[in-house]
Amino acid sequence: MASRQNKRSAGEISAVAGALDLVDRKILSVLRQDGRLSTNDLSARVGLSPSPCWTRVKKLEASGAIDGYIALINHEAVGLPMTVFAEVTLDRHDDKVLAEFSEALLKIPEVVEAFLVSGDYDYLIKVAVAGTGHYERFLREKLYKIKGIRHSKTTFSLRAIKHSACVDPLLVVG
Amino acid sequence: MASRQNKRSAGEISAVAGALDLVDRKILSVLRQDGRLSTNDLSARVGLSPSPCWTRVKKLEASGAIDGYIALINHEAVGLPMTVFAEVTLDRHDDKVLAEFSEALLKIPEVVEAFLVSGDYDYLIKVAVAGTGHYERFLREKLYKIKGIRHSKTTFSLRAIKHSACVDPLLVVG
DNA sequence: GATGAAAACTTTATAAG
DNA sequence: CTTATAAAGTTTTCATC
Repeated sequence: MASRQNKRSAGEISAVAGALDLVDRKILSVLRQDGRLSTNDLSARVGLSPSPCWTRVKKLEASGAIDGYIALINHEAVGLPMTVFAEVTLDRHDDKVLAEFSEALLKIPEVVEAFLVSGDYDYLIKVAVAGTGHYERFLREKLYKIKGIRHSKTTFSLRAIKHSACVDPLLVVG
Repeated sequence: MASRQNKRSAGEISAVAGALDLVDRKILSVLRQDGRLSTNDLSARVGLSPSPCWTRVKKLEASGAIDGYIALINHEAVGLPMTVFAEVTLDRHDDKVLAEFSEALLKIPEVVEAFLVSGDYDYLIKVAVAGTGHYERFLREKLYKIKGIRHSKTTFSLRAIKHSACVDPLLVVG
């Protein structure tokens, strides 16, 4: 196997099945904003005919560059207009504690996003709630029911300035 | 008009066009995970026949409970696998400064989310980058090019535990 | 609400330039 | 890549129970 030369070298950053060209990125950029465009409309927007456009979309789905299609739900409409960030610090940091804490977060519906982070605290959690009363109950009845929390600090969002689900794939880093 | 009794009282939390029943919430909950289900498949999942199911979806779209449909883009596939949070504090906090800062953030593609918050800092910003080098350039060439920043603090995400775009509408708050 | 039907459009696949 | 074709499925509207 020593003589085999692959197209991609060991350290190269690459997605599941090869790099994306500009047309792929345009397709992703458009679908990122409207996931229900028909092949015809999409192809017109990216400057390609429908047939190869469709093939590319299927490839992007298969390679995992498109992770899925979702409906965006208005949080006010479902009665959860408030966004709160909780910085959580755990007592201990071994694998078992982290795994159990992570699993517990997955089961709490108020928790919309959760990140294990490096810094002054361990987890940054984004929470959707109806109001301060609901958040207080969330802390008492759900978050602090999980064992292992040393402390938490809350930051309330006053206003969402920008709220995209994903980055625009037209951003290419030199 | 004093004698008119509306169904909704003044302080009641309510969405654009009336409350959602359980079937509506089920529809939203399913579409939140698969925004491209056909009316037939969706209606089977929520226990309704296709025709009224379709009517409900259109109503949810028109009322704004469904804010749109999008494709989820894999950040690794587009070369931006790293998520970073920046806590930004501004020099001053008058309306003009906040408005200009907010507008500037909207134009930076690395900024995926941005919230004006109450607490130790003013803005919590979620950033998608290729790596630490890219983040450093983002800070120097983009974030700190915006006037009015007193300081910023960075928190690196080590791992995304939960990553939903929206809350599950089946969560109903008592 | 359920069922059924019809027109327009979309998806998917395939063939030829 | 483009254009073109065609079957199967989906959306949308509308009528009836």
